[in-house]
Amino acid sequence: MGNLVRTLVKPLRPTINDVARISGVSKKTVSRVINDSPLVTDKTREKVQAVIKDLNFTPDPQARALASSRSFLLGVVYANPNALYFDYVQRGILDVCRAAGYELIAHPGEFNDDTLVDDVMAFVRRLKPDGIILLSPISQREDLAKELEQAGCHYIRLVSSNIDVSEHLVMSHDKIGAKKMVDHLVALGHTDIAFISGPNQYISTLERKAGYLAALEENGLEINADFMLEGDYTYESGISCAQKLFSRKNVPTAIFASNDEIACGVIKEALQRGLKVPQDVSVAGFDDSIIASRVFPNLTTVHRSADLMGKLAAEKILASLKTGIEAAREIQTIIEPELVIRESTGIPRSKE
Amino acid sequence: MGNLVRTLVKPLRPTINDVARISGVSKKTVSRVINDSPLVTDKTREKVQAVIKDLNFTPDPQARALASSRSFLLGVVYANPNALYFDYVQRGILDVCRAAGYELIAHPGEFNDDTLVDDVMAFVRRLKPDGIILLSPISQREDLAKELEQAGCHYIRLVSSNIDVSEHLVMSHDKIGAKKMVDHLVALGHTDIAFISGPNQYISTLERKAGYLAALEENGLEINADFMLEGDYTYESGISCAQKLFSRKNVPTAIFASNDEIACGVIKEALQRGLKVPQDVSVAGFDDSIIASRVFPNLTTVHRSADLMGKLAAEKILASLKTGIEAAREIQTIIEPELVIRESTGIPRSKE
DNA sequence: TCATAATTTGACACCGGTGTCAAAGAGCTA
DNA sequence: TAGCTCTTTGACACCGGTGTCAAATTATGA
Repeated sequence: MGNLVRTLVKPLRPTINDVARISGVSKKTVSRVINDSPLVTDKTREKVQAVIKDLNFTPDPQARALASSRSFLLGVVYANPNALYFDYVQRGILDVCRAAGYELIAHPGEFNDDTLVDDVMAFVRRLKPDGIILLSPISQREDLAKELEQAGCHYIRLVSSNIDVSEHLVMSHDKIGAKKMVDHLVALGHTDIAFISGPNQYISTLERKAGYLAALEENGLEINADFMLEGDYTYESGISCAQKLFSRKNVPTAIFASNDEIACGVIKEALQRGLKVPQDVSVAGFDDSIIASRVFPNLTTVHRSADLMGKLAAEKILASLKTGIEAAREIQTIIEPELVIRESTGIPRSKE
Repeated sequence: MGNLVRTLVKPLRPTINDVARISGVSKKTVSRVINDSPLVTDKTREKVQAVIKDLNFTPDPQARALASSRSFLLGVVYANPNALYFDYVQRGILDVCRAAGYELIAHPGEFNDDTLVDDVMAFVRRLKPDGIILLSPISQREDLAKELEQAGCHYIRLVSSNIDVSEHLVMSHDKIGAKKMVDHLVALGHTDIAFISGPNQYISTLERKAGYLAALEENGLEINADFMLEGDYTYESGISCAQKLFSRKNVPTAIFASNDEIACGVIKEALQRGLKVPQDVSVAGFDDSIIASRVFPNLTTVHRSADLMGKLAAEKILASLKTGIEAAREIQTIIEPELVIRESTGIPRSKE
């Protein structure tokens, strides 16, 4: 009776049996056609494909998942301080997924959570995704990567440093990005450049700081410990760090914040004190999140193409599934961030 | 051989057969326990549950999907102008999903696309989600809703107006939200209040405009056609509309933008012209997106709890699946937006 | 106490595909 | 054309659950 109702409501979709019957071959042959097996003659293939097209048949992913070891599902594990990053990455992944007949399942987690590994592994065991994409900062967790490796689950880590082999990595070269920004500030004439970092537990923080230090050194500028503060990637931390910097005798002429949120806090505090940006102080961010082009003045920042990272990650997984790990290795692994110069950085007063 | 490898790599998870064998009952009885069937004695249930716990058994969603008509999947269809909205809604849905053992699958689409309906229906036929949540503005599409209804797929529409029965609706009462904002501006002493709307094809636009007009009328203020402009929910449209408003002889003392993006554009243009916000002109937004608390000055806006909407939508679907449509009807349908007063609105010059 | 009804359980087919392996067909040689 | 190999195809069991319906058990009533 449940069956009757269903039949009335949804026009039942064709199954592999229908295709087999109508085209006069066996289920198995149809299955071979669906899966692009070379073990079918062109004649048979064409005949079957015509019927498939005619019936508008699509194989049931759940049934395939049950019968084979593939699930046609990709998992994304994220724990995001920054919602937009996740969204961009997701779009990049989806573009690739959908074209290949894969679906994406989002799984949120907490970076500092002890149960993260168990939680993700339970998710993997339940859904059996064909691959898992780990977003930053969760991608840093070595324990999780190791566990996924052992479970035979192909994973990709989106991260800012070279922490894994290329078939498991899509890396945004944050160090270079940070260096570009400092070079830009130096080129404008700044010598007193402060840096507000994120929490030291994040690899991205370390890389950006390394880029800052490398640029200072390369440009022959002194490193001033008073100019290096630790924020936590929030707007509020930007405000409080800016308060410290502005209340000292020796005020920097440029402040490089390690993300846009912090930079917004710095701008807010500067304007609050009647300082003009960039005339009195230049402010730069990192991420090129949407707020960068919405604040006043528009923020000079570093752009990382998050959707491209998602796209590459999905491509790596699909390539390794289809062709093998070697194919995954050959797909681009490193993204170089780019400078986006807007209004918040300029020539310091002393040089005008 | 494939099997051998798999066995070596992943410790194979327990199946319902294992549970049955060990607890000395049939598969079917285990199935009943899993599904909370009342047709099991307490004694049997306890015995089986002990084994389930012991083996750490979880039923395979794909197998269940194949055998039954449920898939334990929830679909979300979005086409988002505003990435954050999607993210918030998604979080709300996920909270509910995960607790109930459901997974969420995100499906992006285009609002104005002719192929939207076919595309979504193909998705539904392929994945057989137990429910579909349509985010605004896709939720407006009557053709899609009708098709889903006919396919027997339970859907929920997240939207700003009362366009469907309560088991299919989670509504943010944007009209009331807009009215609250205008009331606030009037209370501050403003009488010349401009309104920048979104595109007229969106229901949200119509509702917000209706709230604006209702508030003017209720407060005995005249409606000035010059003060009503059409934007398109983008930052750029905020700038261009503001340019028009500021270059007229009769400049409004307050500008109510129908989303935060537009409001940011207005602020940008005001500051550009040397106007102070809110001293020279008050600016208000709608959405309370993240940029509202990042711009300078912080934006007074209307907050809609997108994550709550997602949560309610998921709860409605699960309720109707588990208990029936009546249960879904009883879950809260309407969300009333709230005013968030920050720095961008104030007393007009004339009243100081 | 036994017949009967109500409750609980299980045997078995089935969901829609895939893996295995044997059978059928095609191509080649002698 | 028989005999052989290589290619293509299909029969059948199986993946891990659920639906159906009959069998077994327990409760009820006369």
